[in-house]
Amino acid sequence: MANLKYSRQRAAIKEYLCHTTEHPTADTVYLHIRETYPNISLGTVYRNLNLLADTGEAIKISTPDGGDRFDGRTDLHYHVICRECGRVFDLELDERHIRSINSLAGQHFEGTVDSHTILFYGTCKNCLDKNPKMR
Amino acid sequence: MANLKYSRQRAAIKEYLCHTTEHPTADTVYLHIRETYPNISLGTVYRNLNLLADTGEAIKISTPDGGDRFDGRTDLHYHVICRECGRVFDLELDERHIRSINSLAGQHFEGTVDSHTILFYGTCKNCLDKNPKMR
DNA sequence: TCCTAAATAATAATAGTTACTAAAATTATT
DNA sequence: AATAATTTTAGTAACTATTATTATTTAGGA
Repeated sequence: MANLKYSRQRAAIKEYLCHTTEHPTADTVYLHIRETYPNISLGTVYRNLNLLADTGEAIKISTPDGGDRFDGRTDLHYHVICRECGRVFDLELDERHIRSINSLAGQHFEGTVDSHTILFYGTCKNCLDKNPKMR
Repeated sequence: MANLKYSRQRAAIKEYLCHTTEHPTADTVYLHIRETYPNISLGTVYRNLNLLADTGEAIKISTPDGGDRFDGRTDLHYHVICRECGRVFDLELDERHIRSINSLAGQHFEGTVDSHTILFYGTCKNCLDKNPKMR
């Protein structure tokens, strides 16, 4: 897991992930990076996104529909997916709650539970404003 | 969403889902049903699994790796995926907790949160027994 | 500068899933 | 029970997301 060599493509991908909150898919990352490196290939994007996820510099979010999404924010937090627009938002709960969810789960499982992911579903502020009857 | 016509294939799929706790993938369902209906097609399995999920007679579980899994248990509950063997287990928390997770999330999100899915990660009893050093 | 390992672009291959279509099965109508 | 209308099916092709392959390029150390 060590022999990592610098690459401008990977640096650009990480840079992008750290400065966006839109939780892009690999394809979205590809389209964006291509503006700076017009002949980067999609495979390179996938490889580097997975590399960043492996080294803990990014998080891979599996959503039920569409491809996986990536997040440059690596502290423990959750995600809300808006049923209207499909966008993914960050949501933070304090660590006390996160830990209590794990231990609660452990009490109901004959085995060990060490982590979890939550995907919340709802409607984002933007969509509520456009569509007030949803409130 | 109404004009549903009976089919033995769909009935067999539902029957199978309701009597297994292994959270099979579409392919696993296919292999199983094929023992009774040797020329059922994979497309039929997918179509019916999605149909059952749409009508609320089954649940589709997205896992980060491998295909989606299906669950004939439709009451509110969660899942634990064993990092060792990859199997998916049911885990129930009482409704009080489930609701409190939603409302807690709602307080930290500028919008509404109405539901969520949790995927827990851990090690199942079976794998712990085989590999006691993991405890 | 030269060497070696790693990274790249381009492309092929794969996995999981959906779409299409003619034939078969189910349900409603006579 | 026969017929008609509509859904479902099997078989297959197509599609989307992702990973693997490979020859070439690049990074970084000797």
